[in-house]
Amino acid sequence: MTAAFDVLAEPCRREALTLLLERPRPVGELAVLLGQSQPGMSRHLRVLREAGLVTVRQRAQQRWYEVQPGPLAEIDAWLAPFRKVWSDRLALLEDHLRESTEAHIA
Amino acid sequence: MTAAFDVLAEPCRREALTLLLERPRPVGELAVLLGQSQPGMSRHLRVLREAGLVTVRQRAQQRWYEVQPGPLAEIDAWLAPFRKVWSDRLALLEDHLRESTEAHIA
DNA sequence: GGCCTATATACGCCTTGCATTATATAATTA
DNA sequence: TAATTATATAATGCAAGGCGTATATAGGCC
Repeated sequence: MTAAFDVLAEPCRREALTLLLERPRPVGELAVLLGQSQPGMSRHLRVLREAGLVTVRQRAQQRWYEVQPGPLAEIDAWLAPFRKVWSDRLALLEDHLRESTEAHIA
Repeated sequence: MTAAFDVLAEPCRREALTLLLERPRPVGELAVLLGQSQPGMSRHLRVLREAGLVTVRQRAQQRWYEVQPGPLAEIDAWLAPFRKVWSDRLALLEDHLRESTEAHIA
């Protein structure tokens, strides 16, 4: 699980994943869109690849990267118990608001 | 949003949050449970505090830290579009499995 | 007030990771 | 095969962040 959080700590990598969510893209395109040098982009993609978050297909000289959201499930799992807490608190807040509103109306 | 991901990149901080999910705890207890030095623990808690992920209450000399899951919602939001993709793919996989099973039975 | 406990901050060291530049590899085309 | 395009890797410099040690602050107790 450490891996996924570490990988996503980098803004560029998060943005790359978001871009790849629309459609697969070659390295050069990602580099331009993210304002990264070509080597820099390749390194970020390598990290994403090793974390299993993207896969590559070679087509002519280009390598098309495709998002692979599976490993994100680990983060989702870690997040789950907290999600319960904050939704509980939201519900509680709403209850309070409703109560105070009703009290005000009454 | 960068903040939350950055903060959670540290395993100790994630574990601290998980421990605080059970109940509020003072610094010393967290330090022992996580095998951290006291100053180290204080530093991690400071980061969590500045990210709004915990709050503190002073009681005698102890400071009791309490989890505040609100900021995690940002991560949850970033994750949302990916969650859709991976659940779609899971469903697709299940469909394939069901199909092949039925084909095998037939 | 002096001492003990709990926590926070300051400083220095060391590691990690990113950016930049240069170079290697591999496919394409002339 | 030479030249061009697309990407990956290597080497270096540098900055951020974690850890350990020492010290400061602050509350509680004698």
